Formats: sequence, C-alpha cells, structure tokens
Amino acid sequence: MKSNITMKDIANKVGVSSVTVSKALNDKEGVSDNLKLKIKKVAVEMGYRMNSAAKSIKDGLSYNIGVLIPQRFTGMNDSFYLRVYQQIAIHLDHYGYFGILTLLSAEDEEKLSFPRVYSESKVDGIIVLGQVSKEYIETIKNMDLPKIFLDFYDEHAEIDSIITDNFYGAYEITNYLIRHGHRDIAYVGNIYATSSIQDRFLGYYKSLLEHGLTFEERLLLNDRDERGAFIDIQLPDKMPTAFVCNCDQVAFNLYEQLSSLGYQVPTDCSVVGFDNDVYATLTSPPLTTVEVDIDQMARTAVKSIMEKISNPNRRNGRVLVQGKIIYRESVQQLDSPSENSDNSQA
Amino acid sequence: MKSNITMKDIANKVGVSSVTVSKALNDKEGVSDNLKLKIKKVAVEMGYRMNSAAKSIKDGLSYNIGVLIPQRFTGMNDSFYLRVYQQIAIHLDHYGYFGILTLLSAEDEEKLSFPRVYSESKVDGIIVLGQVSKEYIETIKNMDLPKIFLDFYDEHAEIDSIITDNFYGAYEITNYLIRHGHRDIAYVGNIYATSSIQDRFLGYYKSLLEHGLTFEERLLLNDRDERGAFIDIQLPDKMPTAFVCNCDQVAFNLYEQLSSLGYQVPTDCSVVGFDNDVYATLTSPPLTTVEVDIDQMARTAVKSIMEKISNPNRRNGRVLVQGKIIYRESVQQLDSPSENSDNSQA
DNA sequence: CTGAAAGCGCTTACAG
DNA sequence: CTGAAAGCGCTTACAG
Repeated sequence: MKSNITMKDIANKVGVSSVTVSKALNDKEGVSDNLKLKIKKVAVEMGYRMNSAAKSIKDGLSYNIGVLIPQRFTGMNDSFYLRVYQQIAIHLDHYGYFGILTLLSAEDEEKLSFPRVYSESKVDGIIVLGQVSKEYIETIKNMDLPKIFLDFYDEHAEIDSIITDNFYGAYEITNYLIRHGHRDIAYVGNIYATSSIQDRFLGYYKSLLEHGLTFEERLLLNDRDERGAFIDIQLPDKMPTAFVCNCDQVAFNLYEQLSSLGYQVPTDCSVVGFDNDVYATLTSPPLTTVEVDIDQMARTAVKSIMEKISNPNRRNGRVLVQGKIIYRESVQQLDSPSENSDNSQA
Repeated sequence: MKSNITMKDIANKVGVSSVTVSKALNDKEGVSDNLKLKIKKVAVEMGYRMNSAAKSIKDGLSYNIGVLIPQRFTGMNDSFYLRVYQQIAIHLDHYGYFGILTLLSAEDEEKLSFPRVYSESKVDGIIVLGQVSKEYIETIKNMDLPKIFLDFYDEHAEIDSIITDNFYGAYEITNYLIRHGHRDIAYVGNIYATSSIQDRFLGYYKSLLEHGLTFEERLLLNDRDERGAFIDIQLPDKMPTAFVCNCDQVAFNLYEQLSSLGYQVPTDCSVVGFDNDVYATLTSPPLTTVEVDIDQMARTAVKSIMEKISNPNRRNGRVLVQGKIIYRESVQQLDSPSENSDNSQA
C-alpha cells in the first residue's frame, strides 16, 4: 500500500548506509560535503519525505502544539479566536511546529475529560484559548505537559497566561470619555461571565474613582446570561451620556437597541467598544475602541510555550499585551462638563 | 527528561507482557475480560497516554489531515475560511483524526514549494481550502497523497473538489430579482479572479438569458484587482435597478459606495449578496443572500478525504453543495415590469 | 569520514 | 488466553 521512500532506499541507491543518509539530510557532522550533496540530490530525485513519526518516537517530541478552544466561544466570537489561532499557526511554523486545533465540547468540559490531543500524546504543549470552567482548569493542571492560558487567566496564577491588558485599556478609554466631558458613564457587560469582562469593568471603575465620579448600580448593564448567550440590554431610566462596552459586538448590539429607541450615536450618547474586531467598523458611525494586538498575543504565546518545552520549569507568570485606542466617530465632545445640561453656557 | 508511562510499565506493574497490554487497551481479542479490565484500570491509575507516534510508524498513518489555506485569502475573507476550517476540525474528530492548519504563503505559492506538512509526512491527506494558482495546482498534483479541493476546482477536474453550487445559487437569486420586477441588473465581481466568482456570474447570466434580457458590458462591475484587493466599484452612468454581488462583503462595500452617492437600498436600488456571512446581517437593511452550507461542505470534504485514505483510487469528481436563499430586506418589488418607467400604470 | 548496533513505543503475525 | 520475536523509520552513541 505504501510506496514510501525511506532513508534506507536512498542509502541503497547511493551505496552508503542509512546512518550516513540521516547525517547528510540533517546536515550533521561526519559526512563529506560531496557526499552530502549527492545524497540530498538523490533524496529529491526519489521524492523522499521525512517520516516525522519515526523522528518523533526517537526524541519524544511530536512537533505539534494543541490549541484548545472551548466550543461555546466559537459561535459567539468566532472571528476573534480563529484569527488568534491563525496567527498562532504562523508563528508555530517559525519553530518547525504545527498547530492542532481542538474544540473543547461543552460535554467534555462538563465531564472533565482530557482532550484527545492529550491522551494520544499528539502534542508537546497546549495553548488554551478562551476561558474554561474552574473545574476544567483543574483538569488542565493535571495534564503532564507545558501549557498556557491565552486571553484569560487562572485566579491562582499557577498556570502562565497571556492576556490583553484589559484593565489598562478600559481605564484609558474611560479616561478618554471623561476628557470629552462625560460624567454619567455606563458599563455594559456581565462581569461574572469572564475575567476579561471583569477586568475591563475594573479599569472603567478605576477611571471613575480617579475622577471623583461615583459608580451606581444602575450604570452596570448586563449583556449576556450565565451561559454567555447575549440578552437584550436593559437601559436605565435616566440615560447615561456614554457607554463603555466590554466588546465591539456588544457595542454593536447596543447600537441597535439605542436605535430602536430613537437614540442616535454619538449625538444622543457616546459608545466605545473593545477588541477592534469586524463589528467596530460595521457600526455606523464606526466605533472608537481598544485594539487588541492579536499578532503580539499569538507571538508571545508561541514563544512562551516553546520555552516551556525546552525547559519545563520555566515560568513567565501573567503577561499583559498592551492594546491601543483606535479613534473613530462614536464619541461626542460634551460642551458642558456639569451634569445639569439646562444651565449650560448658551 | 520524559517521565512517560509506556505499555511496558503497565505490563510490569500488572505482571503480564506488553503484548497483552496492547491487546487489552485496544480491545483486541485474546485477553480475558478480567485481565482487560485490570489492565485498563492500572493504565488510568498510572496516567498512561498512548504514544501516537509509535502507532503511526507502525501503520504508516499519521491520523492528521492538512488543511492548506492560501494566505492571500485569509486577510480578505478570513471569517469564512476559518469557519470552514473549524467545521473540518470537528468532523475530523469523528474519524479519530486531527486537522493541521497550514497557511500557504505567497512566497511558497510562487516558488511552487511543497508545504512542510507534506515534506515531513505529517498528514495522510490534504484539503486545499481556497483557490491557488494554476501552477501551484500542478505542484499539488505531484503530491503523493490523497487530496481534495474545497470551495474551488481545477478546470481539468483531475482532483476531486467540493464546491458550493455557485452557478445555481446565483441563478436562483437572479430569478428572484426578476420576479420582483427588475430588468436592469448588474453583476459585481472580477470574473477572472476565482472560479466561484465566475460561476456565480454565469448563473446570473443564465437567468438573464432565460428571461430574454440582454447582458451589456456596463452591467459587469469590477470589485477587486488581480491580486484580490478590493477596489472602488465604478457605477455605470445609467444606474441598474438591482445588483447581484459575488459575495456579501462586496455587497457591503457596494452599500457604502451607494450611500456615499446618495442612493438608498432598497428604495433606489436592490442589492443581493452571496455567502450569508457576518456582512449580510451587518448591512442596513440586512442583505438577501445565498447561504453557503459551511457545515455540509466541511462534512463532505472530510468524508471524501477519509474515503480516499482507505481507498486511494476512489474518485468523487466535483461535488456540489446546495446553498439556500435567505430572504431579508435588501430587495424591493418594482411596480412596473416594463423597462419604461414613464408609461407605468399610475 | 563512514557504518554496525541498539533502541524509541508500539503492533502484528506466530507459537505455545 | 498469553507472550517472545520481529519490525516500522529514524537517530544516537560508539567503534573503526
């Protein structure tokens, strides 16, 4: 069935041993340059392809990295995680590695089953992309393999993680709103859903504190249920002048909600998002938001997992990747910095 | 360095040979049920994981499928191809397989280099997702491995392919426009860019022919340059009443173009798209379009490649996956079915 | 500079 | 029902 060429075939053809072929093809010492050249030439002619499984079995490395994405995220925000995965695949290539994408089904997450990439030793390390349940984090900890969390973190910080600097990004963009005269600013997001949403909330909160603004319960608007499904956003009776949304997609949803109630962005209220994904440019007007540096996150994740493979004791802790604000047209400068718009200078 | 448990370790612990362990773990005949149970129990206790590389080397199968996406597509329409890839990964899992995503760089495509997944024998088959150059198709043909094309095809049909029924989908949606009274209908797309765009054009063209409408050059509007980068769409002097766009993203671009010139959809002109991707619901009003059945395409591709692995001579030819029209609000019923709007019934 | 030997972890006949 | 032997394709000491 398999008509595959092996090193032995090349060796027979050239009239040397397979050891010499192995050395030549891997540019190891101990083979004359002439012979190396000849062996390589014959290898190409014969259409030789390395059997990576045989190599793997020798040095105990699969040269694959598993990327585990909880399935419940892939519907919601697929473009983001898939774009991250794509970048991971590109960076992995620079190290001679490949990426294996595995969706973690809700069922496996529930049952605390190991992913098949792990139980079949298909990978040398695992990048977990997107928050998993507390219980499943324990399962991951039990995996005897280098692993890192990407785009979320474990509260006990026992596993290295790489995250967007959510806190600082939200802090900065809230500052920006305040500089534009906003004083009554709501935050949109279920802060118990993911650590990202919570951290962004805290950045927003810090900005409020620093500017002497008081946070009230009515300013926290829920955007999704416990299972992550989006719900209709309930606007407070007294409308805020600005909304900090935990992500662009939610900002997009908010736009629709506002529009259906007759509010115009940014004339009636300003809106900012987070991520700078496709939704940010598809709203009208386009969204001022915090751009997440996907390429840098993927690059850092790959570098980190590679370091752990060569040195399993290596710890990098929590690495923050800075985002940057992208200014568009969803924020309006308010003339009056006071809350009473009726006694403004007119 | 590696503290990995092997079958031998289990065998020692239980007091049998590694052959018996292998049989037990694989549920092969020739081991008493009692012993099987005991071996499996010990395996779990010891945290045993199969070494898939060792298995691979035995049966010559890697249990991986390579998915090759030309990099130039990933920027343009990433969400589509990445979503297809995701579905492929899911279906592959049912067969005990994994997917390895490989981006084909413009450089490799130019140089006609084999992808690394091939030259390192990392995969048992290759799914090429997205059109590659004619020259590179030859390179792919030279790969000694089962392979299929997904979402495009080779003109000589020497390699099996799975595509959306572009022709029929475009034909149907154009018929729909005509039923709504449209007679002056433009097609938006560079018909030399990909076979999909061309086939959709031909479906549109067939619909025109069947309804006795004449196609004129001015009705074919270019949307991208030779390298696939979007360009500004040049509207004809005499405005058509409807536009068939080769994809939703281009429809989205067209909306913007129309809007900047003061035209409203669908009041001033109707627009339809293709794909039913994220752009279709983000336009306002949302787009009537042809939904591509991503799940079915991925499922068919995986099934086909699996068949080829077990039987390399298996041929499936060109498989069409039917789409379906999703009706939204971008098409207006025209009162007058004639071309002279001045003598309509009023 | 070149090669015979051993071994990575598993599975497949084959023998008992 | 159980196991000793051989082998998959490669690489790593080691010997010459």
